[in-house]
Amino acid sequence: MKQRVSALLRDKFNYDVALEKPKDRSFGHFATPIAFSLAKELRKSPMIIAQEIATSFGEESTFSAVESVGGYINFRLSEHFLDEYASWALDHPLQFGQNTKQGRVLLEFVSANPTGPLHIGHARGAVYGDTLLRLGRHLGYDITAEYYVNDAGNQIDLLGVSLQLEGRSTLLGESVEWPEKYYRGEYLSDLARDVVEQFGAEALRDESRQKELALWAKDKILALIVEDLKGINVHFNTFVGEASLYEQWDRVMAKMGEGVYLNEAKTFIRSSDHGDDHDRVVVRDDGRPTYLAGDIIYHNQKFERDYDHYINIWGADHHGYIARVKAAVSFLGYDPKKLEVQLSQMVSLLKDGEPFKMSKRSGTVIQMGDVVEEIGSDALRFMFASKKCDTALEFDIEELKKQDSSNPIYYVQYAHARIQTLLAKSELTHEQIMATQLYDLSADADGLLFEALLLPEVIEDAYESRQVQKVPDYLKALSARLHKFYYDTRIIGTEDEAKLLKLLLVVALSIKTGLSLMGIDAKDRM
RNA sequence: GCGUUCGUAGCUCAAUUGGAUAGAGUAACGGACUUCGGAUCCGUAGGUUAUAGGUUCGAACCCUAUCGGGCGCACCA
Repeated sequence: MKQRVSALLRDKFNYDVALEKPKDRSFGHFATPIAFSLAKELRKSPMIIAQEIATSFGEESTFSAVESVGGYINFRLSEHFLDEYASWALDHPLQFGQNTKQGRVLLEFVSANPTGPLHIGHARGAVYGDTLLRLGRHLGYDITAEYYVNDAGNQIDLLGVSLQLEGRSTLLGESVEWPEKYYRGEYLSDLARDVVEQFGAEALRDESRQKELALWAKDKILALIVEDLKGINVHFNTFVGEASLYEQWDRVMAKMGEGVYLNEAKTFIRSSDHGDDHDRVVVRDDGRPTYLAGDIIYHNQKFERDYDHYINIWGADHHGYIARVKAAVSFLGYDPKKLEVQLSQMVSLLKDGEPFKMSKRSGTVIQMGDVVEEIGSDALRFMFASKKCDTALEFDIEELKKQDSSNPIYYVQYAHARIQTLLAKSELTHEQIMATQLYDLSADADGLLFEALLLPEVIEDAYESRQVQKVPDYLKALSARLHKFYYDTRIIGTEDEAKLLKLLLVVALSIKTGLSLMGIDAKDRM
């Protein structure tokens, strides 16, 4: 909708005109402050310029009015334009909000270590990433969702040790000596039980089998993670394992050329050339690669697959890491600007004002699966997607369980369900409803229609600015308008019934589309 | 200490990315037709946008300083 208006203005003025929505809808549908920026150039007051521009619009089918107010130029769309657009959307519900964006994008997110189930912090990244994915795809981008599996290094060794100790301690009743760092949790005793079943109890005591058990457990845990993600409608296209990358190490090292150097038998990367505090070790003096080494090969592999853009969603605790990975990308001969890192901040969970702990055994870890079980995927997704991901988030789990307006997902779902109820109640057929035109609407109805038709702009804005919270914000605002309209306006049995139902169909379409882009199904009944 | 990021109503968050009178929800209080779902709606109250300067037609947003919180500052991932 906005695209058509700005294209029209571009034709008229020969350059892009900034279109905004006016603070007060009574001013019109769109507004532009362009007269302010022209004022200096033309050496005239913004008011006069705006006046001149406004009167230069003659008869025009898109606008019913173009007026200048206080230096702003306000545009009012014609009924004809709005009805035609609404009818098109209702006839092509799946295309509503789609766009013709192009480009192959590699989106890496979650990438949690396969050493335990997902915790609530991972959920935020997962929801954010998946929402971005759905928005981008709807706009036309060709996006691959990828999960990087850290299946190498210390943590895998630690997993093997933890698994054996856990089994010997809880299953075999042995008293064991726990190391300083180890993993714990119910999932480990479950896995230990499987070990006994599949390999026999001896496998728990045989230290030489630690690695084998760790790799076996890693796959089982990854499967758990995939299940968890499925529970919140998050799906990945590709999984890339860290361990599988190291065979490319020599080749990638050579490609880095001057970017790496040897010192005291260790290999460093010159990341300080690219804004890092100091150079980083990539291979230790005993020959073992560091974590960064894996990431260097991984990013080389990403760029060799040749996407137009790369987005990584990382936890905020990794922000110090951005400089070195970008440095590596530069040394590898690629444009680091193509690599975009979005950070998702930490999440802390409260229950009745107290830190919420899921299990005595797992200490402070709050598992995502448990939260989903408690509040449901829809509420979790809506909640997490609602928050800008660069601010720290704290929320109370009891708040989410409430099924009233304090939980915004019900507010939005209720709006959709209300519309469905009305449609079911009406005796008009779909054809009869579609045959009417959205003319002579009241100010409230016009406002509701316009708001509902705004979804495509919201989707584009949310994706391009990487601020997915704009979608739930929009859905809440649209739902509020709907509820108010419903309260104020009698629909069934009036002479405007068909027209108003057509309007509500547009609203329902926007809500349903918006929710589906958040991985949530709209409900017809609650 | 250095880097980075944030600071908006009591609380959780917005604010079209520099635009019109800084808005929602929640908590508090008051109200809503024998009518389409009261899981809703309306009203009251709540603000020196952390502080002080600066940039310009115009600042919550940009610049500088200060104060306060988060996160980093590994040859851990």
